[in-house]
Amino acid sequence: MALKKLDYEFYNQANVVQIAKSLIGKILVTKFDGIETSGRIVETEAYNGAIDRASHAWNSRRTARTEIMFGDAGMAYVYLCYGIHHLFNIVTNAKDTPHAVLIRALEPINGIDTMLKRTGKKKPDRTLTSGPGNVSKALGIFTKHTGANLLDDMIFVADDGFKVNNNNIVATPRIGVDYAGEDALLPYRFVLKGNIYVSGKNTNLTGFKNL
DNA sequence: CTGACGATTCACT
DNA sequence: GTGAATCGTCAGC
Repeated sequence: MALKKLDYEFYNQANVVQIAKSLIGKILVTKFDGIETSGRIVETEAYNGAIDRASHAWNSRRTARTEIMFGDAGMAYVYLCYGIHHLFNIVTNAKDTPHAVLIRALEPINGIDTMLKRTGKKKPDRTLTSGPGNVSKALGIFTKHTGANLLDDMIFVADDGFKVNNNNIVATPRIGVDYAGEDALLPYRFVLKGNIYVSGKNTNLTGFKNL
């Protein structure tokens, strides 16, 4: 089945948690200067806007950096974390509703040579696109890409017909958001069960299967 | 203007 | 398991 780019309607859905889950199994593609890199999304996290303490837009805090999250659906929100890592998010839902989905891990598909070059790795292993910092590095995404429209051809997400069984998507609490109090416990992280590119220790995720 | 800190990663003990 | 790297952002003065 040919690649079918996800459309505005997909990103404009009201339930960001459902979107984060739906993105598991889709393909993230970047095409810069004619060079394409892509991978299947195997880990995401939802950030539920103004009511989510873990979100940069919590309490409707609008700053120059987070302004893009308050924009329309289907835009990229890329920011620098720890002064080193560029983290790639997809803005969802209508204008003024600052929902976003963080892409945390991919299984590489196309352009692996380019990914190796960008990351300085010698051969592909699970760390190539495991973890949000590594995903951006491998796909060549930087903070300057904030505001990129995912309906264009530079950065986009597509469906290649790959089917993920609902039972193979595991929900867990999000990573690295301890500052968010009880919101840190929400099951807003989704992973493709058993996939080696999922970040973290990749062990025993089954404890959260009933969430 | 200043200082504290982070939706992380990696090397090292 | 622990700690360093590294800098844009933001609250506070």
